[in-house]
Amino acid sequence: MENHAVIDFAFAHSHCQQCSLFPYCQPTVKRCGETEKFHEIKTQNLKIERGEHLFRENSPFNAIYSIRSGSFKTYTNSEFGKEQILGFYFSGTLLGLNALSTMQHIESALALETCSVCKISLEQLEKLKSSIPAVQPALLRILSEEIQYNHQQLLMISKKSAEARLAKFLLTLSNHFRKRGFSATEFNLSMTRNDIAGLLGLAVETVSRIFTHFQEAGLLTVNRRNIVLLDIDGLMKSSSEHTAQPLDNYIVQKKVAS
Amino acid sequence: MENHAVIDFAFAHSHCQQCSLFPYCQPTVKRCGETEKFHEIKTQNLKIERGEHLFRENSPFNAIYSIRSGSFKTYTNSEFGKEQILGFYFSGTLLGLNALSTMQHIESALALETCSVCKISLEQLEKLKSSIPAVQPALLRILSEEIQYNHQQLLMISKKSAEARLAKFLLTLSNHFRKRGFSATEFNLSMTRNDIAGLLGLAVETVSRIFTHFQEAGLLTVNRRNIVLLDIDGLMKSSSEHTAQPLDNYIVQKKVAS
DNA sequence: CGAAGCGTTGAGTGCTTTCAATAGTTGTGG
DNA sequence: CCACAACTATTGAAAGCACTCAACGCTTCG
Repeated sequence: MENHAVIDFAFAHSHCQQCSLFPYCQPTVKRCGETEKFHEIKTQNLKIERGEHLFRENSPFNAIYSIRSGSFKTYTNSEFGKEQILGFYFSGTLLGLNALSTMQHIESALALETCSVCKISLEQLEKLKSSIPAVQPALLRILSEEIQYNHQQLLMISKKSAEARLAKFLLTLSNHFRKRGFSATEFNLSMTRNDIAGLLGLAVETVSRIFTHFQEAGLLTVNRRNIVLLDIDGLMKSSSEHTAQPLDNYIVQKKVAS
Repeated sequence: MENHAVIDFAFAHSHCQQCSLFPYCQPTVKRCGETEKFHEIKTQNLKIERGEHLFRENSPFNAIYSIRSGSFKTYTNSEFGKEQILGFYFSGTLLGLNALSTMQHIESALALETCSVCKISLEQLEKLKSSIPAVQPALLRILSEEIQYNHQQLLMISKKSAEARLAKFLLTLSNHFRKRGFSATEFNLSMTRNDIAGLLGLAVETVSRIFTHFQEAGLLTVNRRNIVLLDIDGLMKSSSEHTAQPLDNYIVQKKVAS
């Protein structure tokens, strides 16, 4: 899964190797010997400071962005005063792609820390698609993965207890860091308690309280943004607890298709 | 928006006119004079009885389905015993498309009543894509719309009160029916209270109670599956009520991009 | 050093859930 | 065709989880 880093793709921009489009377009580029086409794609390297927006909800769709370093939160502001965090994103992730349907962004993206992003304008994306056939399916794939992620979020928020949600959140983060070669047990959060609460559909105080519960239970150590996971198994157990609700209805198949 | 029904597309399969792919592929087909290619696409008409599955979570991705009549619910079964309803779908909707990423279905689709669906196998879809260029962007568009829908669901479940959720649900249904030429104020639900509860992240009893609340408040009349909306404005007002939570943090932009 | 934002903790409330009981509805088999 | 079983829907009472309100340290930054 991380083997791109090992192989030397001399033809590619060095920073491309962590782009989420790279694993899809790279083999095709190589096979077709069209490496020169790859270099025709002009991307723009941007530095985004903490608190800055990469794009905002309802703004026109000009480009997609691949995160090279740092982290973002995406959110929507529905009816006045409400902010739903949709997700936190780290390096290698593509942001803004889901604006394809309306050609307007359906979410806002805000930097949680100083970030470096690769901006791929719409026209460059078009060029990329036409020169590299594998890109289009990759886009479909990425969108489809996002849907899957949303389903999981939905399920978590509507069926799991507050403790289970936070436990799950921490484990997901832990996995992220582990996959990227960082410590899976000790890390610093780039988001506030408020953001976490917004993602998990909880109140800030609840998040805070559960952190201390977990600490008292010996599952982790928490000091502001610094987290040390002490008992991964315990967290996994906690994350699978739910607020009950049997619901074994309907699953029986009644007839065979005609 | 409904003008396809007026124009006579003699070249198209008659039932195609309500397919969600039709508005995208049809103009291109016509412009290119490639109507004969359209007929090369072999689709299969299926009848699905109530309680039958169109496909199940984790089953291999063989085809997508366009609903011609009837209604479906989609759901996932995460950890044992849990069922999260993802949505209810009516005629004109495309089901199964989001299996594209994993080539396995990420949700189950179950008929709520006797349904007629148009099955488009994967290979036929490929043929369609290659002969009609507008289809591929249409697929992206549909996926992107589903993401937007999921965001709304997420926001609703994590931020709105139980009453607001049910009100919103009824209004959405009402809109659906209105757009399809049915009564926007009187209709029969094809789903159970359990299903509604599953969609909205509530307990069955809560759904039932709120129905009677609404009836007592004069907003609607309810008798089992039969619903008559009496006060749309009242419902809209109810649907925008939330459980509070100000959250005006973070929105300030701190610097300008470098 | 003061202001503003972030995080924690406590007390009390309440919305929603759970448990439980009852009826209406549907479908199947004797 | 009736009766029983299974499912669906409603209603009541009680409990609990998470929220709101409020106050207070801690940290950051101008």
